[in-house]
Amino acid sequence: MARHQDDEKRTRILQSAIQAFGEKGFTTTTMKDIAEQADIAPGSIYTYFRDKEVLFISAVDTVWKQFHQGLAAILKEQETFSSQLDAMLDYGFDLLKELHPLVRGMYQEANRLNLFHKNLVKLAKQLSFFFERADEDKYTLSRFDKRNRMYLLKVWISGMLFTLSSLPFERIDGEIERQKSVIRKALLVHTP
Amino acid sequence: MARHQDDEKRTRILQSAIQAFGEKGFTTTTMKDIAEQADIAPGSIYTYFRDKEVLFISAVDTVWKQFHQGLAAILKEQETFSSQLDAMLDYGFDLLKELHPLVRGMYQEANRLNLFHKNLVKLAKQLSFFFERADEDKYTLSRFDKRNRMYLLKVWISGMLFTLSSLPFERIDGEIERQKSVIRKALLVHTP
Amino acid sequence: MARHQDDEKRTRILQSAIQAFGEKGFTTTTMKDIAEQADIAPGSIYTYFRDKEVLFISAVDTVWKQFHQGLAAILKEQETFSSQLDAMLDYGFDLLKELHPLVRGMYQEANRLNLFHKNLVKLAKQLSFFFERADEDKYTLSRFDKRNRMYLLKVWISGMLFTLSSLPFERIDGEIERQKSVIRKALLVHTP
Amino acid sequence: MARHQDDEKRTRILQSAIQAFGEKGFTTTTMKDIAEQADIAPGSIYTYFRDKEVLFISAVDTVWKQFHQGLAAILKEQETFSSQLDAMLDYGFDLLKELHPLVRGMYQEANRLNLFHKNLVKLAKQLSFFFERADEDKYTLSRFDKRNRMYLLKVWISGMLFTLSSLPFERIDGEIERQKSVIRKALLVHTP
DNA sequence: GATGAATGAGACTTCATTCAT
DNA sequence: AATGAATGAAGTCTCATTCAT
Repeated sequence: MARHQDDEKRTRILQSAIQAFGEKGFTTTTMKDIAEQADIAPGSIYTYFRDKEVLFISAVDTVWKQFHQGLAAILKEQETFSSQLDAMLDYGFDLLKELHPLVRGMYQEANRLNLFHKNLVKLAKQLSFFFERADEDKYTLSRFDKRNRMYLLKVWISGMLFTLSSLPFERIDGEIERQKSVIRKALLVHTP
Repeated sequence: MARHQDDEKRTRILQSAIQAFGEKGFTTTTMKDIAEQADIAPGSIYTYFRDKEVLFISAVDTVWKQFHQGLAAILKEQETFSSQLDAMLDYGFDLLKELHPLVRGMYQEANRLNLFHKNLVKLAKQLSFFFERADEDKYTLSRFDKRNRMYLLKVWISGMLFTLSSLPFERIDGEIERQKSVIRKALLVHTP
Repeated sequence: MARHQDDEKRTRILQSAIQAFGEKGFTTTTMKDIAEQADIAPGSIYTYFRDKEVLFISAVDTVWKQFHQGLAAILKEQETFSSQLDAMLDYGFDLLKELHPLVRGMYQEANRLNLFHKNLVKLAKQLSFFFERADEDKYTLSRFDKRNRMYLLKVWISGMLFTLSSLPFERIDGEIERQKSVIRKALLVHTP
Repeated sequence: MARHQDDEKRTRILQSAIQAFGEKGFTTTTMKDIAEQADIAPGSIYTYFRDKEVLFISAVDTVWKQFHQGLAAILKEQETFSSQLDAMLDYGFDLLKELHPLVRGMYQEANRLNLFHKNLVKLAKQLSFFFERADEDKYTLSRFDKRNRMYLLKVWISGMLFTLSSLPFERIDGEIERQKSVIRKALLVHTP
């Protein structure tokens, strides 16, 4: 079934917003920026989103939804625990690269922080549950009890996100490779 | 003689700035906010700081300087490695609690991100060097080579910072206790 | 379709600017003054002119362009040298009366002075060329060589401009008549 | 009799004001500029001059007074008409070079314009009277009747002042020489 | 008298939002 | 529905003047 033309325009605005908010943060991004990027008139944005705040929240939600869907798909598609882990790692970082700038936008005003935290907890829970199934002799994370594992994951994910955010553009790829390697070799696999 | 520039007043402005930038970020904080908080006229801020940008950087520098000095003092005062570690952990989190909001201010505009990254790397280096001296059978972090240890530290510190930042005020204390405990029991000490 | 940029409105802003800058100079004139005069919101000016500087330059250009066009028209319409001279004198002073205040605006800051000088030279050149054609026994100005004639014209034009500028409003008309008469009877026509 | 120390300081402020107003105009010059130039505290200026306006007017008056005194001295010192004329021309342009920038300051606000006009008329009168005595076959200016001569002088003086003002600094000397020469050779001396 | 920090009104400019077209 | 000009509140910063020292 083909989408409405309206839906297509809404999506275009949303994508522009994700990009712009990501690059310049909430306050610094102007509605005109987003409109130009979406090749639309500034006033038209208001047909689809009540105001800047709502647009921002929609952008963030879109990104997280995308992410959670991606993870779910991986769990379905891959069969063994280890191949799921690999796929999740690859997928996670791919998305990270694209989206980490958006996270910055969440840090501008206190009332948007819980938007981040809520989703962070949700993600940590999923991953924690994921590791619960694994062989605890093999994976470091599996050796912790639920609660501590949640904390480790929350902190670690935040850490990756913000380490990337604070890096100049040209060093992000290198950093991602390094992080993947550290995670795979040193953190995940428990070598006695 | 006329009134002299007042160190106490400078400090008051700086403290107000640290608090305001922390709570509301760089762009959202207005000079008027800071002036009111410091109980002076808006124009007076400019006697002590050239512009908003300089004030912000001064605030960030102040905070980091404070932090590095604190760490240095601990290394001098404490004698054994283990007591140094304990003291650093306590001190680090105490400060974290006070200062994490400011870090948010660094995330508003791309050109201020390196301010954060620079200091993050500096801190990670210090800590990495610290763990190099330790008995590698006892401390997890000592078991990694330099490079990987740096990465772990960078990510971990960022992670703690931003996990705290994203928490509502009343849950910060609890979170800190939990993190301390996780670090002490599970991450630092290597239990084979 | 939305409202289009409105040439009539642009002109209104420009006219207000010409008047205001003329009366109070560049620095003293505020954008609010101009907006009120043009009966629009202050912010609207920026739809048509990037900033105050650009608006000022546009105002000056407008005035000079008008003047040069007027002169060109006279040269086409009038046939004999003497009728051209008469028409130019009348036209020049009519415009002078309207526009001299603006010139004052050019004197406020050093970096805008060349705006005046450039146009002054252009005008002197045109007039110098004009007198070159004339019978040198009849017109004083025709008796000088090119270079000196240029100087005389430059100084004379400046002089008229600023003599008018320094006069209270109600004495301008009288002064103009007097100047016309002096020029016609005593300066232009060479009576041996 | 030695001057008061206060008088010395007043003079220093006045000189700084003349220079600063001349270079940057009335509005753009700040009291701090003048204070620094005079090596004095901003607040101290107010001991000697009620406000910026009064200081400006005092500066202008000082300059004109200086000028009129200079002319008077020349008339006393020189004996023949022709040597007086020469000396006045030299002296006038020397002063012009130093002071023309100040005139710009007079053009910023309408209420300061008459300051200029008043002094201009006074000067023109003096010069007109001067030429009255001369041999009308020899000097162009002497051939006009009083009224017209006044006008010529007013316009011409303004013209020189503002032509100089509109020139970039490095071209002023050349322009002065040229003007002197034009005046001497072509305007003053009447060559039938 | 001198000093210069403090004041606060006011300038330019930006931008989310509205609304005539 | 779409457009983009219009609005005007609000932000940063400057500076003449005051006044505590």
